[in-house]
Amino acid sequence: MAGRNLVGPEADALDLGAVLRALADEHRRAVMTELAADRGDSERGCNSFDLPISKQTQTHHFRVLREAGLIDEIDYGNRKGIRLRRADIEKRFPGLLTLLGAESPGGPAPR
Amino acid sequence: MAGRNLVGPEADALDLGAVLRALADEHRRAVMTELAADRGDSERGCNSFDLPISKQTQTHHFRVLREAGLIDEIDYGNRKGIRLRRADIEKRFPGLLTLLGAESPGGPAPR
DNA sequence: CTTCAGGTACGATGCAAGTCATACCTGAAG
DNA sequence: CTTCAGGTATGACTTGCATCGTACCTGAAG
Repeated sequence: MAGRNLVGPEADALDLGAVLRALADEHRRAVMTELAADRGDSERGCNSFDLPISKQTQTHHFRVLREAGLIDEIDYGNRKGIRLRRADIEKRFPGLLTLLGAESPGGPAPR
Repeated sequence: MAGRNLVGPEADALDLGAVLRALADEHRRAVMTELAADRGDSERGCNSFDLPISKQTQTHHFRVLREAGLIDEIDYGNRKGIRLRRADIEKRFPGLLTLLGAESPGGPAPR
C-alpha cells in the first residue's frame, strides 16, 4: 500500500509564507517547475531530478516541499515517490503553478 | 521632480527567484499585501506601514523589494515615497499580486 | 545659524537555513 | 546469508540574512 505515507498540511491549511519560503530556494523551485510542467502529474522518483547536491540535502529539500504542502512523498521502504499536489495548490493558490513556468523572460507559457 | 530616482530592474528582467526571496519575508510580504490591496496604487510614505522593526531594518527591506523590482522608491531627499510596480509585475508574473490576497484561509479576495 | 525628523551607510551580532560526512536502516537481488 | 542502492538521522560547518547600534546626511522649520 502506498497512500500519503508522509503527510503534509491539509489543502485549506497551506500557508503562503511556508510556500514562498519553500519556493525561494533555487533547487526546490527547479523541482517544482519540472513537476508543474508535467500535466499528467505522474509519480516521479527522487533521483529523476538532476540536482547537483548530495542525497542528504535532497532529502532535506523534499521534506521542506512536503511540509509546505506542495508535494506528497510516498514511502516504499527503500525507495520514494514524489507527486505534485496540483489540485490542492490550485485550490488554495490559483495561478501559482503557472507562475513557475514564467522563469524565462520572454518565453513564458509552457502550454 | 521625482521620477524613479532609485531604480530597480526593468519589467522584462524581473527574476522570479529574487521576487520569491523578497516575498518570503513576513514583513516584506505584509508591505506588498497592503500595496496590492490598494487598487489606486497611490504613493505611500515609508512609515505608513506599521512595521515593528527599526528604521534601519525598514530601509533594508525596502531596498530588497526595490531590487527585486516590486516597488519604486522615490527619493525626496529627507523623505521617501513607495509605489507598487503593479503593471510591470502583472506583465511579467500575472496573478502574483492576486495571490498575496489569499493569505487568510477561506476569505481570499479583497476585491 | 541650530534643531529635529526621516533616511542612509557601515559594522557587528545572532539566528535560520543549505550543505555535507558519518553512520544506520530498508528492501531487492545474488 | 551477503551485497548493494536508495533513503534517513544526527551532527557539524558555513553561508545568508534579518536585526540593530552608532554615526552621518538631507531638508524643513524656528
